[in-house]
Amino acid sequence: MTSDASPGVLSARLGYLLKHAQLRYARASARALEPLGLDGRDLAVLAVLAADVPLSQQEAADLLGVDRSTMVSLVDSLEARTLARRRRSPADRRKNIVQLTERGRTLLRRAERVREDAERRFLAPLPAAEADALLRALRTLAADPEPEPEADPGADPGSGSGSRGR
Amino acid sequence: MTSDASPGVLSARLGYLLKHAQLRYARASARALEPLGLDGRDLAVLAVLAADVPLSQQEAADLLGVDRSTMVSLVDSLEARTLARRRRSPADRRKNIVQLTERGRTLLRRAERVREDAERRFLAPLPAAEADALLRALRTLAADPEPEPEADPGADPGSGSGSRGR
DNA sequence: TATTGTTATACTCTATAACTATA
DNA sequence: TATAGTTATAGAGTATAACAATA
Repeated sequence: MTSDASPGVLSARLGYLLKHAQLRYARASARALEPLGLDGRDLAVLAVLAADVPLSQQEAADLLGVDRSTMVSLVDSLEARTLARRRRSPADRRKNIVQLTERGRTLLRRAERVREDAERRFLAPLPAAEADALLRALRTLAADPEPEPEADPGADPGSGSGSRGR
Repeated sequence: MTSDASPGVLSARLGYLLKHAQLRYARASARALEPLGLDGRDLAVLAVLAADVPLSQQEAADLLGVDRSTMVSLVDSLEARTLARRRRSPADRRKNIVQLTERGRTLLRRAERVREDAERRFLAPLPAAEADALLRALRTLAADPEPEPEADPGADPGSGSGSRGR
């Protein structure tokens, strides 16, 4: 599991730092969620499914960034614990609408508190300003590359209007 | 491969942000290193092996945070490309000393420049101060939990001595 | 007995391909 | 024909266990 190793030449590398920060947080949050019988992945699925609009498996999979075949086992697992259930969409009978059960919603609320706590503890060693900057930076870096104005062939031949997307 | 998905509820979660920042960087650096026939892992191994002291496989494995059985294939792979070679340690014939070849050292130098460039490009969207803060924060978070002043022995008989690596 | 390198094996995670039912 | 869910399967990546050589 790539447990924490001595830094040395590696500690200066962005790849190493990101990977190990991620691994350390994954372990910490897994430990925190364990008493609830959840892992970080489960929690992300629950959170996505808690959206006000009911989602199909495919839609949830897209939001989570996983394949629809992977989604099957994620939902299987939640359903086995009666945290969510499938129902055939009446509008389009190919689709499974996945909804949280009352139990799922309750557990989600508890788990979110646990997660927030785990995040706080994980970031505790950082000065407040640094923690803020970290989160801001990660939001930028985790997001897609900005579409980049993209000069239209034929149109807008000169200076880009600079309208930022999204 | 958990390709970039829509943010939504997930974009506020530290776990999501760390994971996706890491994934995006891993892809970017892999792309940059590809023309050299290396991936990020190869490069980390080369960098570790380039240390002034010659390392055994076990020692390199410890530095990289991988199992010694995993190290076998990493070295196999470098050796197949004549970037490194094994030699039996005369001092302890159980050990394989792994050394970079001239070719390995040359490639490492080139690859390090490529990696630095990739890091720079990856961090480019961040304001300089934010990039600095990010690196500082990651160094703190990627490292082991701070030994913590450690009160006297004789006290604290119960609470877990965390799982120590091996 | 303990350690190093090696091999074989297993486990986790996830994607791809093919199948079924719907559209 | 195309899409959603499902299943079977395969590929990374990595760890554990057992074994031989050496200490």
